Amino acid sequence: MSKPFYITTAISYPNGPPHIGHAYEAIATDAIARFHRLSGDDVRFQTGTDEHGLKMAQTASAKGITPQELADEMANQFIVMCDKLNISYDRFIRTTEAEHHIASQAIWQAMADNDDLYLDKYEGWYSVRDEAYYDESELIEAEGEGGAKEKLSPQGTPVEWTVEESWFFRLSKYQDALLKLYRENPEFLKPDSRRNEMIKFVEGGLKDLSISRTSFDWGVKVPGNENHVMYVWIDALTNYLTGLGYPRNTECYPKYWSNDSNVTHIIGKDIVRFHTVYWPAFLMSANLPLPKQVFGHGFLLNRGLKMSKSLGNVVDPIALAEAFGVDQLRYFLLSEVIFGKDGSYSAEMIVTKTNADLANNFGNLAQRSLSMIAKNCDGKVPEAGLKTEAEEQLMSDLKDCFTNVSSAMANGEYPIHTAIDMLRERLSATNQYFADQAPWALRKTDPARADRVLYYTAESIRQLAIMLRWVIPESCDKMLDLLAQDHDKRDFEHLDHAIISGLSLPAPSGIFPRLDMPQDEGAE
RNA sequence: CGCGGGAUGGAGCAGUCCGGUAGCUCGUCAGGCUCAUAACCUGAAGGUCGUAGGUUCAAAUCCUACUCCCGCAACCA
Repeated sequence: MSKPFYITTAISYPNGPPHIGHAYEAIATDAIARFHRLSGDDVRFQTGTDEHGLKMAQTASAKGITPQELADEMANQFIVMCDKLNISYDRFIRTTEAEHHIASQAIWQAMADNDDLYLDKYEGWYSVRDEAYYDESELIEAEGEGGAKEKLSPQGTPVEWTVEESWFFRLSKYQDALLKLYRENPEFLKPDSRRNEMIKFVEGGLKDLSISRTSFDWGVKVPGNENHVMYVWIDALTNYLTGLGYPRNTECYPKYWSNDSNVTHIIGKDIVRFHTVYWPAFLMSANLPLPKQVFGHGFLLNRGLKMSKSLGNVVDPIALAEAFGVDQLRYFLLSEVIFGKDGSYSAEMIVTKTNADLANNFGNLAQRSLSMIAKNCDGKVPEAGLKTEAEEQLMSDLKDCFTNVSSAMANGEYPIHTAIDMLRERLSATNQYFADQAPWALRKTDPARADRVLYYTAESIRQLAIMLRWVIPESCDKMLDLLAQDHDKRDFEHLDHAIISGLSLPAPSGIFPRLDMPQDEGAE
């Protein structure tokens, strides 16, 4: 009985190359997707790029290329990043796909059929950079070039007085329904701090939303009114449906987008409003099921500082992965950053953390035990023998660990960092067991007992490798290769199927090299 | 009264919702082991948990006031 589980990242706005924030979101979402797959769920994982909107058009024109050329070039970089980081997406969606235009027009039509769209005029102070209109009272005065006064948005971006004919969505109609949604489904928006913010926002009153533009044409055409393109968020949010084949697919779409499916959006904290106010309102209007959960993660800070070009601390995630290793980067981000909160990173932190936990704790444990098996047991998994209290404890602690990790990951908060901590603790405990038992000494006095210690150490490593596979898939697979485990025996269901005595193992080799501290600070 | 996040041993952080011996990693010091990737194991030093009050048998945790820092000025996740 496998449950449908549909998980998505936000689609990235590709008017520049991917940065560490994109990588973080992709990695975190991937880890959750893999966790569900290992648990036996029927997982569908989607990521992609959001290629419409004025900023894309402007960036392209500044570069002297067409928006489509810019989108093609950038989308490719995002795909390269995902592949490099071992992101196990089933679908990489691009909003310029023809299919996506059809889907966006379908949801538009569904909202129109429900009498939620109307044509009106919109005028006001518009900030191109924020893609938002501002009320006169929100604007701030600033000294422009040569001392002239100019108006700026609350974010300090330039605004211009703009009048356009626009389609509107009756967002105000959904205020009560949204509040009811938050109240009755606390799981819908996590973490709780974001939920509280949104409740406050919605309680403050919702205005109808302007959802089309006539000032540019880089977007999805409004059905029946082709001089309008859809507001980029209408089109962007719909990607989650398009990727499943909405509206025409009769298998994939109904299976993953239904009230029985666990639909989860992982997004950055800055776009929580779009996903938890606009999106459910659009879906209600179109009479479609709502996602089960939207999770707003935090941002990554470079040594506690925001990334910025002027500080010169913008980091290319691919360069980081190449410098330290893909799994090292994944492990660091997932274990160090508390999911949902902001986190901090630096090259030293990555090196320190991964050396301690991966090279010294995990890697060395495998190396020291497997090399003893290679040298003393003819490269075959030794006999288990009868468990003493020490082995009973070791095995039952591992079992408890899995129970705890599973229930933690099932509670809707995704305490990834806590889950990894529990696993790290087991790695330490296994090193401790190995040192306490000292099989190298037992070898001379009680060979059968030495075999037993090696057996249970190998078995512990097998289970830990399976339990860590969603975090560091490539390394754990190498580890399981060293234990001669079949590829179809690497999911959580096989935790109970202990390694078989007599199994021939390949020659052990290091999996987590120790990393050196970076010398060149500027290169991080 | 704009919104939000934060202040815990030398460093970086958990713990705060649901009060009850302050925990983790790194670093430092001492010892052990020699199977292993200068790794692993053991022990120690080091914190009156931003300040001041309050509630309580008991407060890092709850309440009140205050101080300081940091985002919300985008590469935007």
